Amino acid sequence: MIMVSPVYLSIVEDIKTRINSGGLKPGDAVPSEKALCEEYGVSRMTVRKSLTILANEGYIYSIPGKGNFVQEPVLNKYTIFYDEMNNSINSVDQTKLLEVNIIMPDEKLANDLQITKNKNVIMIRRLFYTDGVPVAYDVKYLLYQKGMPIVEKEIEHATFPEMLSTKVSHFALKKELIIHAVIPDEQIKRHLNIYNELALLVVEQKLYSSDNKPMGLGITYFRGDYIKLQGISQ
Amino acid sequence: MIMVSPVYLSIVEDIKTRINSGGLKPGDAVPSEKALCEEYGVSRMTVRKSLTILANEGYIYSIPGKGNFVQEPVLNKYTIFYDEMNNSINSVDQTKLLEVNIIMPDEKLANDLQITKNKNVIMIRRLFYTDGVPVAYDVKYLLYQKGMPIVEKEIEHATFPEMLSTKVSHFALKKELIIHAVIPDEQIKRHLNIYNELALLVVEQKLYSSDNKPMGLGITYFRGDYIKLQGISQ
DNA sequence: AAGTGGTCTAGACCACGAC
DNA sequence: TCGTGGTCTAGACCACTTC
Repeated sequence: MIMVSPVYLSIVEDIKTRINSGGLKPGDAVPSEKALCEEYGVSRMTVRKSLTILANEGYIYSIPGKGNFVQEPVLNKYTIFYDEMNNSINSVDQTKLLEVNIIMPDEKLANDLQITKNKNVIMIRRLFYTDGVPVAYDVKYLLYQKGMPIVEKEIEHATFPEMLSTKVSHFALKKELIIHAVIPDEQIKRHLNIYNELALLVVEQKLYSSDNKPMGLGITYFRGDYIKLQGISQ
Repeated sequence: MIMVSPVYLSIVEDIKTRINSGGLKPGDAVPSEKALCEEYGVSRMTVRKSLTILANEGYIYSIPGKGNFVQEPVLNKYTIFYDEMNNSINSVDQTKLLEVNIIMPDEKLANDLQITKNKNVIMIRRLFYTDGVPVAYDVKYLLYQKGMPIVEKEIEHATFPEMLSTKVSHFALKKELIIHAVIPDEQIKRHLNIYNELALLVVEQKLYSSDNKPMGLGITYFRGDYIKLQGISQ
C-alpha cells in the first residue's frame, strides 16, 4: 500500500519552500500559471488548485491581469478559543444564578446595545465556581425579544451564544471580545471572597446579528489567579 | 455596466441561506454533487468550487464516499491581532531600552525554552511610553544564536517577531499568546510610576520555529488602564 | 496584440462507503 | 455493484493589464 499525495499538494509544498527559503520574497511575482503548468507538467486547473490553497493560507495573493504575488506575512494574527466556562488552566464546574431581571438600560448600556433607554433588557447575574471556589462574576445583558428563554434552567449553565440559541442561527452570529484587567470593586470582592489584593481579568463579549445589530453584552470578571487565555497563530 | 457575480458564489450564498434558515441543520447531508449540478444546471467543477468555499468557511465538511454534511458551528473561536506596540485604545510612541544582556536561564526559563541551564540566553528589558507616560514593562528572552542582532538600534523599537527577522522566515514562525492579569510587584510599580492600586494585563508571547522548537519568550506587563485587547469572530 | 488570471465545461479515472 | 467525493485533463471564453 503506497500513499500517494496528490500532485497539487506537492506543488503547494514546493512553492512554500521557495517562499520560506527566501527564494521568493514578499512582493515577488510567482511564476505565471502557464509557466507553472509547464514546470510541473500538469494542467492549469491543478496549478490553480495549488495557488488557491496558498492564497487561502496567506502565502500569496493574485491581481487579475497581472499575476500572483508573495504576500507580506501577517505577524500579529492569533486565534483564541474563548468560552466563559472553560479556559486553559481551569473549568467552571458549578454555577449560581444570582439574578434574572428585566431592566431599563442606563446611558452606557443603551449606547452599547444601540437602543433607546425605554427598551427592555434582560439582565442575568451569575457566579462561576471551580472546586467550590468562586472564580468569576458574570453579568449578561440581552435585548428582550418575544420567545426569549427566561427559564432559569435554560440560563443557569448556558454560555452566552447558547442563550440566543432559540432566536438566531449560530452560523449567522457575529461576536466580539474585549479583554482588559482591573482591580475588583467592593461588590465583586464580596462575591468572589477576595480579601487581599488581586487583579481581575475582564472579558466583555458582544453578540451581533448578521446585520450587525447588537443582540447582547456580557461581562465576565475572572479572578486573575484562576484564568489564562491562550491564543495561537494559524 | 452590469456586475455579474460568478455562479459559484451564488450557489455558496444559496446553500448558506439554507443552513442559516434551518432548512439544513448540523449533521444533515448536503445534496450530492451530482444532484447540485442538476439543480443549478452547472458542471461538477463549479459545484465543487462552491462546496470548497463552504468547507473553508466552516459551514460543511465532506466524507469521501459518503457525502457533504453541515458542520456543527464553532461558537468559541475568535481572531485577535496582537502587537505589543499597538492595541485598540493605545499605541506606543516611544520606547526605552533598560537592558540588553546575555544571561544563564533559571529553572523556569530553561524549561520554557526547552534548553539546558548552561545555554546562553539574550535578555532584553524595555519600557513602552505613550504621550510620555510609561504604559508597559517588557521583557524578552531569546535563544542566543550566531548572527543574532544585539545591536541596540535593531532591538529598541522592534516587536518580538521582528527581532528574529534575520534568523527565521516569518512564514514559518509559530506563535503563542498567554493572557492573564496580576497585581504589579515593586519593581514594576517603580518602572511604571504606579502609586495606587492598579491591575496589570500580562501578555506572554512564545515564538517557535517550524519544527516547534522554542525560539523566544516575551512577557509584556501593560497598565490595565492603558490596554484593551480585541478579538472578533470570523 | 499578447499575456495574465477568473470562470466554466464535459469528460475521465480513482478510492471509498453502503448494500 | 453503485453512488459518493477526490483528482486531473484539455480545452474554452472572458476581463484585465501591459505594451
